[in-house]
This record gives sequence, structure tokens and C-alpha cells, in this order.
Amino acid sequence: MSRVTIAEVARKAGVSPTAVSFTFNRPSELSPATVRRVLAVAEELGYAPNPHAKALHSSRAGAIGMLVPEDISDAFANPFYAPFVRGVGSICDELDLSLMVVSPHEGSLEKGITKAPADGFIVLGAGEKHPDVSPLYRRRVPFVIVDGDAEKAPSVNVEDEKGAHEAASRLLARGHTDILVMTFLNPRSQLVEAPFHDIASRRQSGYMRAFEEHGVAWGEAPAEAKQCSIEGGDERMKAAWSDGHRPTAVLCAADALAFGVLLAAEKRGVRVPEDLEVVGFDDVPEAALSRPALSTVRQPIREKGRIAARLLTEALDGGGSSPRSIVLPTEWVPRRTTL
Amino acid sequence: MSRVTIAEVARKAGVSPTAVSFTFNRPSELSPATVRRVLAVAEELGYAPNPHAKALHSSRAGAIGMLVPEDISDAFANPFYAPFVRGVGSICDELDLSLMVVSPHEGSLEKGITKAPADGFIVLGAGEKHPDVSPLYRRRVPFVIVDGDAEKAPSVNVEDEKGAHEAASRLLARGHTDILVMTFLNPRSQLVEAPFHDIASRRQSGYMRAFEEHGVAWGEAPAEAKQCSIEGGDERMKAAWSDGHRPTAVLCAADALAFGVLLAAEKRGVRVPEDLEVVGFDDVPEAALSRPALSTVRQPIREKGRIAARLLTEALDGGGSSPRSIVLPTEWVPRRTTL
DNA sequence: CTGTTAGCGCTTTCAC
DNA sequence: GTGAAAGCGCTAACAG
Repeated sequence: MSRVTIAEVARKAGVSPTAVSFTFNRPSELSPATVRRVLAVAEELGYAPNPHAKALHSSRAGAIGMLVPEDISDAFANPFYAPFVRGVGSICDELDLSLMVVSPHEGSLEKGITKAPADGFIVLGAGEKHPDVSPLYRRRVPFVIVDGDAEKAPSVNVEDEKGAHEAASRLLARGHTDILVMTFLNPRSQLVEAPFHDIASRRQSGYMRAFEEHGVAWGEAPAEAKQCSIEGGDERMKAAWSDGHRPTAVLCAADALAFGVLLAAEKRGVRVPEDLEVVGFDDVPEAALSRPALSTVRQPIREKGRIAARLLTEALDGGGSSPRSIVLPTEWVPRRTTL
Repeated sequence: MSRVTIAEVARKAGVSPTAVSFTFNRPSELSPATVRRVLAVAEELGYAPNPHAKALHSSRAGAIGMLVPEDISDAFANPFYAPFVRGVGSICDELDLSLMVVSPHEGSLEKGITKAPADGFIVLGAGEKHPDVSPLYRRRVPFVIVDGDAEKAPSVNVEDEKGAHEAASRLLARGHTDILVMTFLNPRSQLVEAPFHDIASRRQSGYMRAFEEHGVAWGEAPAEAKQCSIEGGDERMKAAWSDGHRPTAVLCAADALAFGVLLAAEKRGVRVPEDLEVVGFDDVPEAALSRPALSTVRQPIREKGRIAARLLTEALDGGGSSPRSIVLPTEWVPRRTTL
């Protein structure tokens, strides 16, 4: 679209293209008079440098990509994303970078990654061996894995198993035997063979270990919400209820689900925590505000985003120093949905 | 970073660069055997097309930009953004576009816009005449204005004044005379001379009109939160309290602020709504879940995002049909923070 | 301090 | 069905 080129400005200003380029990029190397003149002409002509040309030359677009495991529209239904983006964004703000959200276009993430003009990527919810990640190797673009297994690539994870274990233990210690476990499906997991450790399965492992320790039967498969969102939790709870389940507690693998459960319980007149204890995971900002305030397992979401972005930008300009694997702690946060 | 170029693939496959290009873009014009061979070599060499080169040539990056009025990190502290992004994202998902969040780098939004390889922009919280927007004209990139004044450019707005007027009227009708009005500062407003109608001022106008109609003195300037976030509202409420204010109701120009007020009230043992009625604006998803459920003015946030993105993508490929100005309705949603 | 020149990696007429 | 060559718009050596 950009019609006015550097050459036209140069011609009209009676200087060389170089001078124009310098005017914008290293004005100090030019005589102030020239700079002024070029600037005036540029303004008059309405010149704007073409970002693509610039990027082609420098192989820098000034943007970092965030690869989410599902459609953008679904991803942001999970309240986890807002604080995570805040964390990533704080680094972008600092370094004058844009933040590009890329989703798996129609299963063909390949195309999406290939097309996206980002200098590096934060990959959410997939390990470095996941097929979705391979286009990144090909593009030879740095990336950091968040919430996924990685040995070679830098990664940021949290103590999912431990956190989940603690949450379950708290509930079991109070004598519950009929606990509804609610997890969610990572759309990316479907693409990959069995032992893929997405966070839902990690958390589930933690729950299972606690069940075993307390001698409570794990029973059938956990309830799986269609979407990791408030609606997803609400609907899944509704379904459980229709199936005749009347658990005395619900263990949710994400706060979003727990919020849905809270809403569903309220609609049915089930009192929380008296009749039903509810536990989440994440400690999103909304957890402190919910009705009742949600007992949950905190992970430092914003910090996670910050660190991931930091690791990425280090890889971006430092080249490759030490590909670090960071594991952030979790913490049990009792509020009002447990007794 | 991308080391392997189309030329290398061509050489190694014993064909011309053209053939390689065609293999990826118009395979039908090549003999199947050639395509297969090229593909094999490309795979072997780990070839990936360079998005910048592609974009330079086609002047299409496959990304739409979202220009936010403040640092990314601050913007996403406002729960308004998640549903808005969901709306915009739904169109991106449909059209295989990425979503690029661009913030005003150090006041020099100019640089940010200039650099961002996006095909078009959704501009939040600035009118078409705002200085921050002018780089977009220069780049000759289509954009749509959201929550800002526009005559020439397509725009999406909501009935801010009307919605605010209704909210205030509900409160005033119940006889309140000491209402704390809480608004927030749009960082962009600072850059621009007086009659800039950001949404905070529009909403404020609605409040003022209602005050007049009810013969209640407007009093001094409204309380202005530093940030449009839960913390911002909490702190501002705290400050008002320390100043000795004891209003019987709070009118918040955004739900985020109202949530903060709720938290602040709770900490002080002020009962809502009995001792203090609270009203928000936006009806973000959290409003239904808050403690107590928030009475507010609904604007169709997700729809707003969808429409903005739709308008933009239309401008992107249709060229310029009818630059439409859309105004979405608001609706009073009484819940539990009002009597 | 200024101008000439050679690419960055890809696409795409246009001849062969 | 295939290859040669001309750019897309900008940057950065390198001479002048």
C-alpha cells in the first residue's frame, strides 16, 4: 500500500537514498541541514518506511510471537491468558516489541508459523518434540516452551504435579470420598501419541497420587470439559449433575472450570462450601473476587510470562547462552470454597 | 536466521528457483515428479520460506494490528480486553490471520506503528484525528477506530453517554445524594487538546446529565483512578476513604474499577449494597461472578471486537466500500450491588 | 558528509 | 514444463 518510496523522497529532496535512510536511522551521521530538509520532504510526501523491506533486510520484525494451542477466540476464554499476556507484555513494553498471537490455523499450524513475521516464539502447551513445533526448527527461529516438556530448548514450567497433589490432599484429608475431578482437553494433545505431558495430565497425576495415598478409589476417568473456560466448567458440571452424580467436592484443573462449577452450583441451590467444596488451579486474579472466593493453587502467572519473554529475548540477541529450564513453585491458597 | 534459501533448494534439486517457488505456491503448474523431488529436497535441507521476503513482495503479512492506548501490561489489567480479543480473534481464526498487539512505545507510537508488520489496524481509544493515528495515514494502511470519534474512517462505538445516564439515573432515583463518581484516565487523552471524547468523558457526560435532571449537585471533579484495573479501583477507593469521604453509592466508569471498589469495601467491612451501592460499566464476564454480582451497564464487548475486525478485513481486501460508523446499544443489567 | 552499488529472499512475467 | 532476469523497498559497505 505504501506508495511513497525512499527513492522518491531522495529525488525530491535532492539527496541520495542513503541520506534518506540515514535521516531516519542514524541522523547523527548527517548534517542537521540535510536531515531537516529530508524530513520536510518526507512529511510533505507522506513517506513512511516499509516495515517488510526493513524486516527483510535486518531479519528483525520487532515482534515476538505467542503460539497458543487453540483458536484465539477459545484461548482468551481462559482467564489465565490475561495475566500471562501482562507478563509477556511487560517485556515487550520494555524492549519496544509487539506481541503477535498465532493460533493453529485449521490444524495446519505449519502455515501459520511460516507466515507469521515474528522474531521468536513463546510456545504454549506443547513440548519441544510436538509436531506443531517443528516448523520453528525449520525457520531457525528461537523459541521457548511454556507448559511443555523440553530438554534442548529453554522452557518455563510450574510444579503442576506437586500443586495438584497438595490441593487433592487437602480435600481428601477432610474425609471426602466422592470427589469429582474436572480437567480439560488440550487441543494439541490429540495430535500426539500417549505419553504427552500436557498440564492437564500433569495435574491429574498429582490428584491420582493423593487419591492413592489416601486409599480413595480413583474411579473412572475424570470429567473432561470441552473448553477451559467458565462456560466449559458450567456445562460439564451440569452434565455431571444430569448423570446423577452428587459429589461432595470438585477438584478443577483450572480456575476457569472452578468458576463454572460455582455458577452451576449456585443455580441449583447447592451451597459452597457447606454442601460442595470446590478447588481450582492457577489463582487467576478473579479468584479473589469470585462468589465465594476460590480456594486454589497459585502459580505465578505473570512472572511466568515475564520469564518466558525474557528467556526469548535473551535468545534473540544474545544468541544462545544457557538454554535454561525454569520450574516455578506453586502454593496452596485457601479461601472460601473449602472448609 | 533462516539460512536455507530457495536458491539452495533449487540447486540441490537440479531445478530453477522458479520451480521451487511454484512447488509451494502453484504446484499444479509443475509436473508432479518435479514437485515431489523439490519437496523432498526442501524437507531434507529444512527449507522454510522467509515470511519477510514474502511480505515485501505481496505487501501482505497476514496479521492485523491492535493499537492499544497504553502499555500492553497495563492494558490487559483491564478485564475488558479478554472478551474484546476473543471477538477480534474469532475473525482472525476464520481468516487465518495473526493478531498483533501494538502499544505506544515510549510515547513514540510513531515508531511502533511504523515498525509493526501488520496489514491493518484496530485502533482503541483514539479518534481518527488523534496524533497517534497519523502514522497510519502515512503508511496508507486501513484502520478502524474503536471507542473514538471518526467521520472518515470506519468506526465502532457504543452508547456510552446513554448507558452511563441510565446507570446514574437508577442510583439517583433511589435518593442518593452522595455518590462517588470514579473514572479512569485514558493515557492518550493527555496528548490532545480539550474536547477529546474518550469513553471516560462520554460516560462522565451521561452521569452529569442524570445528576442535573435529578437536581443533585455534581460537586467537584470525579475520582480518577490511575489505572483502569481492579487495583486501580481498589486504591482509588482507599484514597477516597482516607480523605474522609463516605459516599452511599459509587458510580464506576468501568467494571474493573467497580471490582476494586468491592474489594476495598469488603476490607473495611462496608456492606454492599446495604451500606454502599456500586455500579459498573461494560459487563465483563467476571461481573456475573463477583462478590456480590455486579450491577452494571452492558456493552456487547465480543461483538464489538468481531465487528471491528470484520470492518477491517473488509477494508483489507474489498478496498474501501462504505466506511461505516457503527454504534452498539448498551443495556442496564441489575444484579446484586444495587438494591 | 554524500553518492554508488550490491544485495536481503522471494515472486512472476516472459521467453525458451 | 522450465529457466533467466527484473524488481518489491530498504540498508550498509565502500569509495569519493
